[in-house]
Amino acid sequence: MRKPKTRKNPEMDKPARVTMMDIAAAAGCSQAAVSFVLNDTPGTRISQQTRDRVLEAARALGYMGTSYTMKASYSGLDNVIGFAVDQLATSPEAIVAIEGARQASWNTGNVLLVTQTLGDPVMEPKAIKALTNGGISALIYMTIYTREVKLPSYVCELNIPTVLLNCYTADHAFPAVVPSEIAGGQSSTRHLITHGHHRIGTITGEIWMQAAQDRLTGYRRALATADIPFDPELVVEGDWSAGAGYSATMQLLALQEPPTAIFCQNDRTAVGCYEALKDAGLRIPQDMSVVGYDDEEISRHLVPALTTSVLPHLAMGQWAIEHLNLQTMPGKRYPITKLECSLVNRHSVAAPRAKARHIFDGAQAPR
Amino acid sequence: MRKPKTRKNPEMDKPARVTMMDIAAAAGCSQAAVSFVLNDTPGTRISQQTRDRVLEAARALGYMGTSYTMKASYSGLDNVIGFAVDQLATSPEAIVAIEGARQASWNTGNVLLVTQTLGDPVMEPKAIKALTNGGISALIYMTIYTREVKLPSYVCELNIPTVLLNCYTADHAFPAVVPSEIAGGQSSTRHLITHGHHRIGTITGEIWMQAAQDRLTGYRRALATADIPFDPELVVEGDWSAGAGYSATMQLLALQEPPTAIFCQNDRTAVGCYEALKDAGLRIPQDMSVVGYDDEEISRHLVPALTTSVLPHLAMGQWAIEHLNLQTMPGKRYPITKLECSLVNRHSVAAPRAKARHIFDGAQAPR
DNA sequence: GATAAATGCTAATATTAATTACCTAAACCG
DNA sequence: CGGTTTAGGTAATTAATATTAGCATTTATC
Repeated sequence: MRKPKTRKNPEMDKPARVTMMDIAAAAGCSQAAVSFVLNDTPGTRISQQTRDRVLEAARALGYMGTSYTMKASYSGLDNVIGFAVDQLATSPEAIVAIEGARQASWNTGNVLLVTQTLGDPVMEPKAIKALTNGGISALIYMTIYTREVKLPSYVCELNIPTVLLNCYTADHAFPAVVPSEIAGGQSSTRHLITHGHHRIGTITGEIWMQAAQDRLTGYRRALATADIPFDPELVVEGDWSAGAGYSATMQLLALQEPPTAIFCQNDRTAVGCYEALKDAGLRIPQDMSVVGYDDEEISRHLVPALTTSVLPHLAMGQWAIEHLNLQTMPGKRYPITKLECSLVNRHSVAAPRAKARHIFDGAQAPR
Repeated sequence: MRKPKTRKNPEMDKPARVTMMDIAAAAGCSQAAVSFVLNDTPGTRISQQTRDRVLEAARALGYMGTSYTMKASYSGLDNVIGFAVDQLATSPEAIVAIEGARQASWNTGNVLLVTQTLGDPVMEPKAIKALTNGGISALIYMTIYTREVKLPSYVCELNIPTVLLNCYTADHAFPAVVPSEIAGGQSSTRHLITHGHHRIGTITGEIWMQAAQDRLTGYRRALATADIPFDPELVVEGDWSAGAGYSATMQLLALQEPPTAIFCQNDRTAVGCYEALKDAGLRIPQDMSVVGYDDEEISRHLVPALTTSVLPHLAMGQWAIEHLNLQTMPGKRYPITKLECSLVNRHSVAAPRAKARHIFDGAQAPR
């Protein structure tokens, strides 16, 4: 609409707006059919094939409706960025990521619009649609648990820059950012190793979850790097809960050669671990070092304060905004970006007691 | 669009879509002028008056653009409710209120769209505009601190049902819901009184804040109800922080007749209070009973767990949704609804020690 | 295997919106 | 005071979209 001048030179019309005619030509049907499909006009019969071809063409050509509505939508408004997350209330990470995204977008005068999907197959499309109604210029799609997602087709059809936060698709069709859990598990374990620990237990989360596997992988890598042999006895499967942390710790303490440090793969597990150690009459960190993961609120209030790793959700939110303008080329593939979980050093780690190490060393021989 | 049949019977056209012609007629200008205004077409000259008249008429008539864009937008979509809050990340209350609102709206198939305003005069209008662009059917306007707000004119002009959450306007032009802080302060204090305490200290927040004043008022009312005289010595002004809680507690302990119980007007203050009591060698609740306020995460992790009052943000969120359909009649006035802060009983309150009470009773006489 | 009914679509047409090309009255101006 | 700007529009035109009517096909139906 800016400079169409369609009248003057019929040869020059190419760069004008995309119309239903163009879509019709591309999809091999009539303008009317396009109108039916795009409006979902009730009472008309269009085959799924044609419907798909039209939507496909509309997306490919970047159809944008009448210019009025779009222009008016944007008037006096910078860009609006949509942020869809499956859960908002269950954990603070979503909030932190949103805050990071907000900060980054604020800087460029963009506004963030947030909605929850709850992974509900009925509500999610509605939520996304509500988001796109106002004409968002980009979408961030976040999940609360790190995992692979299958992006619903209506998200792909949006034809706007999209970034995945804390999740990724198998086809790598969108830029994605997740925490570097492997590196996190590795640095947590290395932290213990550099404090002189050689026998380090770990309590995992539910092992089918990506995060649990990755943290365990990091644990093994750190061990391998330090040439400490991996002992399966020292790995106890938990389920992220304090209760599991308690019994897992008891299990580790019952070992013939108990560890001198425990890497709890989340903070709640560490809470249970603290309880168990207290009940066993062991002091932290003198008798047993503990590290957690996630840097939940509670980790600061435990006594002694828990050394743990912060999930980089703030940085992930910022990253997402900053990488929005990487155009989503159809067919292009993006690597998954991983952001570091940095260790925050508090008071739950110390060198193993000389005595304990002595006993341990001595125990080696008789065996 | 559903049943326009504009052709058949020219008399029956009334319920058809609102077009630019209608707006032009209402505004007393041409369709072209309407187009210019609505599109903000550059290079055209329209007086501010005409511009206003057009916008006014467009709003009044509920102009919705070409049907393509809107129909497609709305298809398969129930109502969308906008939720504007000044801050999302600083405290968990906003999240809780959103969760309440989400639950309530989910039930009726509505979708919630959330945005942050940060009270920023530049961004707030943009954020609200982003919200309304998609055609929200109602708005919830929340502040993180309970306070009076002046609703910006663009909110009033939205002409959609609006509810204020945790804030209110002086003119009572919108339904509003806030926590009943007075009742909360009263029941906290009464809780201590029913446990046998007569000499109850309180540590306030920053006293210029509504919440601090109300909680103090509740404290005085509970005292009055129980015929306990108010002693200004027992009221120490804090600032919601743990640090202030610590020194305020010390101040209370230094009193000639120290209290047997302390009502900390928020949980963080109580954290400082716990510290101070520990340092003074006093046990909770045997030597001193403590109640907090807000039911923050930390209150559950303190030892002993803190008896405190939950802010009813979940209920407030639900209330807001449920009271959205109370039409906003121009000129109508709505009372401010207050929702109860219920006390959650944990382990920081006990009866005053017989000995302490004895000393106290004895001390009365000599005075 | 003829007939009816439904499907899938298009041509033609109606409606709506955007744009160009003026027009008019007041303000300006030497 | 006559000419020239210019703000503030309108009418007419054109582009784009929505809708109606119907036309081939295919798919039951008897």
